[in-house]
Amino acid sequence: MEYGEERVVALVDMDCFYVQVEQRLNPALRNTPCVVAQYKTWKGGGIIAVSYEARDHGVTRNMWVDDAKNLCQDLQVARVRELHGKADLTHYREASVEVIEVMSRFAVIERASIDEAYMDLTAAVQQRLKDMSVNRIDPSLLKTTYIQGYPQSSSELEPHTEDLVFDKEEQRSRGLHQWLASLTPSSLGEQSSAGLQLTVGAFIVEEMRAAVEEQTGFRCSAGISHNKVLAKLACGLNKPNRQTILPLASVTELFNSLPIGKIRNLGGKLGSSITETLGVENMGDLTRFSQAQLELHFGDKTGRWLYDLCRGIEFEAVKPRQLPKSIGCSKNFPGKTSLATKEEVQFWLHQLALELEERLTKDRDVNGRVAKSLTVGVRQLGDKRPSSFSRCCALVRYEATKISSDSFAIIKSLNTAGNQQAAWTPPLTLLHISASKFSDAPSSGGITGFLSTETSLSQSRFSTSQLSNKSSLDAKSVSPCKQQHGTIQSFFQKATERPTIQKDGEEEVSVGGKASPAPKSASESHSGAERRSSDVSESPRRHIKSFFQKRSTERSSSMKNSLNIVEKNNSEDCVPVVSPSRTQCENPDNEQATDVELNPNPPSGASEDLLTCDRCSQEVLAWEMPEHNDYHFAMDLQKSFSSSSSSSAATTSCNISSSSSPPPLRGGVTGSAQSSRVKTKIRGQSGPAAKKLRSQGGSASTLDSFFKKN
DNA sequence: CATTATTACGGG
DNA sequence: TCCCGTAAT
Repeated sequence: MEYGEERVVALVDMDCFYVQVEQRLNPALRNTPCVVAQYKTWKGGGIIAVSYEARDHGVTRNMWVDDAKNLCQDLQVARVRELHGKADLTHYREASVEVIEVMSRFAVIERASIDEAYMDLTAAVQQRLKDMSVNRIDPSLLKTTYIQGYPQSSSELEPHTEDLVFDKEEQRSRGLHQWLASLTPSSLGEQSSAGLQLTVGAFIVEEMRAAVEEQTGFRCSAGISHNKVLAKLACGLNKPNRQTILPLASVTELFNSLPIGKIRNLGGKLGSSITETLGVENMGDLTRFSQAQLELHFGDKTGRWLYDLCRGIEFEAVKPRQLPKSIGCSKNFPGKTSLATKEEVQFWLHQLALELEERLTKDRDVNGRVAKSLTVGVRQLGDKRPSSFSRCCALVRYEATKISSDSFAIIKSLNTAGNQQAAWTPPLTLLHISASKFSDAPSSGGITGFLSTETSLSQSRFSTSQLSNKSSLDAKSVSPCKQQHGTIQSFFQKATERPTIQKDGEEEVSVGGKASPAPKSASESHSGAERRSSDVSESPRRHIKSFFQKRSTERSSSMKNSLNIVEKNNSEDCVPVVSPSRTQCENPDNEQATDVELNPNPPSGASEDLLTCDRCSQEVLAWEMPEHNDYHFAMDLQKSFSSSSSSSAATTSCNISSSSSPPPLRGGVTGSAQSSRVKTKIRGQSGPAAKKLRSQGGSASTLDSFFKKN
């Protein structure tokens, strides 16, 4: 095998995946111009997936439904489900699992996205070649395979026969036969040619794609080549429902007219900077530059990567990973809908947390792992960047109430209006929370063979919701560890099972979760059994439901309005200024919170371990303050759900970063002595041109900051 | 103002 | 390690 042809790599991409998921569900959508859209209020909703019939009409992703209907009057529109006031992609994630599981039967795969997966077929191909002593591959085994570069135009041999009159399928067949014919001669011997290996790989992919369609009903396209970049590129050459082999020998011709931006990772600023800096347009043009030149301009790593890649060579490994490395959710609040009150921020953080808890719990039950880190990010009105700020803290419990209160604690310093104000400034246009840093879940004892045995092999066969429900029930009696968790429903239902607590004659509505209004002895502080909350005949879920029935769609303005209406009596509460020394917010890693979980009985605490709650003046053990605050948070939340009065922030055991002000400006002077590396500099002026991110005037930095690896 | 919601990953 | 920015879908 030659340099750069060591592996057989494939990339499988589901054709307009979300559309197919909806079409499988609703047959009326099949074989029609249709799209999947999110929300509806604004311009009919945003399109995130488009059927090929609709593409023929010019409909594209990121287009508003209202606009798309002008291009295609009879356009069908499937809507993304909405839950907790936000788009919910669960449906597609579950469909993705179905596909991934089928594909995994053929090879180790890397989940590249919800609808894409890479696979290293090198070993599988070798195995097939060994088993089947076949020297010739029948074209009938490659019914949907295209060979890029074939048939080779023989303009010189045959002056001008009818090269263009063939329809697509005929051209495909011709190319395939020509390709197979060119293989047979020399590919027999001990060493199989790279071409034969790709061909066998394509055969495996044909089988796999057939299995995927048979088992799931979904069609896909695929690219087969020697590395990930070429496989990805090849995949897009003959869509939909087709696969393409891209032999290394066909790269030169292909790259000679392939815009640089078509290559994965070069579709953005780096690609633009290459074009500008070198004055070239196509991938093949890069072969005219030495490795040193490319490294000089774009950094060692990127330069080397480009030098090889323009010759069709790349070495990024296919990582064996089927599961996402993080689980998160986010919601935008653009323009006028930006969150401008603390209540709104808390409300939406909690909606996000509800979804996150559900997804994390299912993930733990199905995949046997737990996330240890919680990251919270926001974008502020006016900020052009995708993210204005992000911080993380320990994630110790899969519980929406705690997740949302911790999240709030992390970002509350961003509110320049002050924490005791109802207003939030500057308004937030994006909230994002995500869990990561997974590790094996503590052996969940006897989760009823059902889970432990069946899930790994065919999770998709079972509704995840079923799994969740079942495990919730079983966990209580069977699972020896951890507190009980649950779905939204059980979340609220559980609240009604617990004892009530009085609070100032106000009506009590528990929002579930834990509440520890009074200090408890260290010994019992860890018990999740005696957590208290109030009982309610009318569950808050009712309120939420009615709320979203009326104005569920999108627009936080709905929330904003409902809050404003009753936002008169704002008897602002106190500020959570816990006693000076031991505030649990000073710890950057939130070790405090972790300790609460790991060491329920801290070294005999004296009176110095007592803190006075700012809100209720009760003495609370320092290590219980987080949960105590959860209690307040729950109460506050309840209020906003029912009548919506005011509430104050909850103090939690989260790390609060120092920067309560805009992110520090970066861009130190890098002026490496020599090198004229493209310094994207200057701020402001947009354009994809090579510009330094936010580095300030003059400060230059190398472009090797752009990524890619070898 | 309003291409969303997610995900991964390199650089500093 | 954390946080920021880039890129893709």
